[in-house]
Amino acid sequence: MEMVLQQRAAVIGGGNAGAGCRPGHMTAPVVAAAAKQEPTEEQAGGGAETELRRGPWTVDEDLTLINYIAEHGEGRWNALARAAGLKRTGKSCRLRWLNYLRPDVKRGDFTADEQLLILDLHSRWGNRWSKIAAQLPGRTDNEIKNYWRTRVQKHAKQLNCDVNSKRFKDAMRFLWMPRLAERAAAQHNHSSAAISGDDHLFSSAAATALTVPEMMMTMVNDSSSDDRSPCSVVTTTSSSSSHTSSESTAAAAAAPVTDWDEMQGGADHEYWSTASALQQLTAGDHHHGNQQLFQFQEVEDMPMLQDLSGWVQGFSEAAGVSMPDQTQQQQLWSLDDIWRMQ
DNA sequence: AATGGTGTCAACCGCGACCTG
DNA sequence: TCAGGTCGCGGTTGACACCAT
Repeated sequence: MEMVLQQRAAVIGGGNAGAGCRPGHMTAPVVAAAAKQEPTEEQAGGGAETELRRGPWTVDEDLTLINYIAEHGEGRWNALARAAGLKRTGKSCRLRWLNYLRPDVKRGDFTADEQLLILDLHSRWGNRWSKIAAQLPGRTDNEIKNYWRTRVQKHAKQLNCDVNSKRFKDAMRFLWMPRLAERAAAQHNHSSAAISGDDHLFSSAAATALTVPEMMMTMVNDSSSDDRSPCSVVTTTSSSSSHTSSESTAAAAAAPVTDWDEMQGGADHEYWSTASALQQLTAGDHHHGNQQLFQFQEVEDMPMLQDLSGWVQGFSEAAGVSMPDQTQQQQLWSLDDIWRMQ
């Protein structure tokens, strides 16, 4: 652990002196206007420090925090901030560490598996982001919360319905989640090819989320990159995933799903195929339903997906929504509804 | 090329829970 | 038991990137 942190500190310090997190983001670090801020309990406890920094973290601050934690460990954030000489609140240090600098933080798009898990767990627990994040190794509550707000709620808005409404939950259960399950299966099939190939960092990062240290170590070997700050790595990785043009077919197949958007763009026979499988599931024919959903995949490699029927049922029960019969289900979403989502 | 709208995500804030003396 | 300090969570904000016009 300590070695990893020291490695990372070396990467940050050596590769990016003075460079910004995002371009322009850290070039003029914000110094807290003390007059504007009411002193918090942490500030009050800080004694002589009347000038606390706010806003984006600089590389120097990151290095200081990383080095300090490598030496002394984490926790006691207010004391840590003072002892490390950081003009930050303990709260800010904690957030920076947990959401960004921690060695096991994954970056990159959510895989279909992860998206499925988020949808499922949210249906059970609601906005318990930290609890949900605990089930997704390497993902932070902040990241999951952002995903939910930007992706999921956007679609609810497009449908003119509340994200907690039955209409939207049904859409998730019968359309989005099964499709994600299919995508997850496809990713499992193709990811090994994508990972083992010589694909550029960005495409492989898209197929499999990388930790910050992993990306940083890759970037340090990538002479074409000018900006090697951890922030820029992350930003570039996530935003570039949709712009790559030379990936192998396998990598393309394993690329992060844009979930709903992509689902809507599919041919209508895909929808009816999924719907048919779900009808079998909901009618009790779990075996054939699963077979149809995963007819081309090796489901035994995906414990989470081995019994989609039970899982969908669980989702339904947790959401407090009864499973419709076949007729109701057919009526649930007409094709007009599907295309109107676009 | 310029501009405005939208999406994304790091960071901040307030508050309640927990801890400690 | 209580009060002050600290932590962690969920909601919100703001700045930048990207895209369409």
